[in-house]
Amino acid sequence: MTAAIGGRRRQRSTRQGGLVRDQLAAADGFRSAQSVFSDLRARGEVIGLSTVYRHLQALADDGEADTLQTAEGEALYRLCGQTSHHHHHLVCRICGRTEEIEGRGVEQWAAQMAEQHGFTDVGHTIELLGICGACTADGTKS
Amino acid sequence: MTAAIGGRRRQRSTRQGGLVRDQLAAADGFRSAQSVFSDLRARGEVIGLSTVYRHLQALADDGEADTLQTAEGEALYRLCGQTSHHHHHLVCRICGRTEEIEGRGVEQWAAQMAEQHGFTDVGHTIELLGICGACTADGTKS
DNA sequence: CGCCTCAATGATAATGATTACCACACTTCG
DNA sequence: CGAAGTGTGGTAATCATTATCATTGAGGCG
Repeated sequence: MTAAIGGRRRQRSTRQGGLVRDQLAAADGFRSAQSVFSDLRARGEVIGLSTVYRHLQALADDGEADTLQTAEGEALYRLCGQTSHHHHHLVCRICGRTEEIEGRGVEQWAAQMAEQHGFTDVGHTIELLGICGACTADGTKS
Repeated sequence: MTAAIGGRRRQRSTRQGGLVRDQLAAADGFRSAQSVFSDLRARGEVIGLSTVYRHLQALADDGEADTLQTAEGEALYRLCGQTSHHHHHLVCRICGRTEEIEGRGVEQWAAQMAEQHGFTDVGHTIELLGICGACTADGTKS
């Protein structure tokens, strides 16, 4: 397998693929598939919902995008592959602003817990949801 | 803490409510609403899907049950209220066995990260998914 | 340059979990 | 006993996501 040759992609590069990627790149925070789709359509682009889902998943599979799920079960995507190292997110639950944070300590804690309980092959889901400074200021008066 | 006058609940206690609670109590790990429902039905109990969802959510609201979501967007519930302090879970992705773990360090880390980025009112979602000792042994030969 | 092959696309139907609705049963109280 | 109201549960509706499948466009080859 000539697998990991540079940026070689196994699939053809298409206009739609670029659109989805661009749309993600343009956003600061996480975007839902549905919102990416409707935004693209709103901009007059011609693209199908299926295609958006397809590319979003492809990006996630390639590790170029991170995903997380809202409490309502909606999947959110974000381009993060640039920083190739493992990291987590601190997301504003109001404006959606997302900060990337490191979790050295957490990784260790997770590994330790796993070992302590005899678990192997342990992965973790860690997301922090809060309200960012700007939004806190806004909401103060309410 | 005789506060709430024993087990006083604001709603009537019904047979179905007990069934759902029992079914959850009987399980070691997290259960999906659908599975609780079909198990109950399989045992010959007469109960509606709506009712199962209702009670599951009620338990979650009362803080008597914890919830988490699978990657496929399915909600899972587990009775955990007994241990009233905040904790996290280490779940076996094969057999579903669940260990409750403490996260002193993690809580601190989360709070610290939040402060560092000017976020307030920060909550976190932390779940560890792995393979427990028993299942590791089973899968060794594969 | 035109053709051929096949991945990519996209409209639509299907799926699956969850919720909304609503008529009916059972409790409780007067 | 009857009124009033909560809880129930079947069914339809919702919503995100996935599968289906005929059509389109990309690229390589002759």
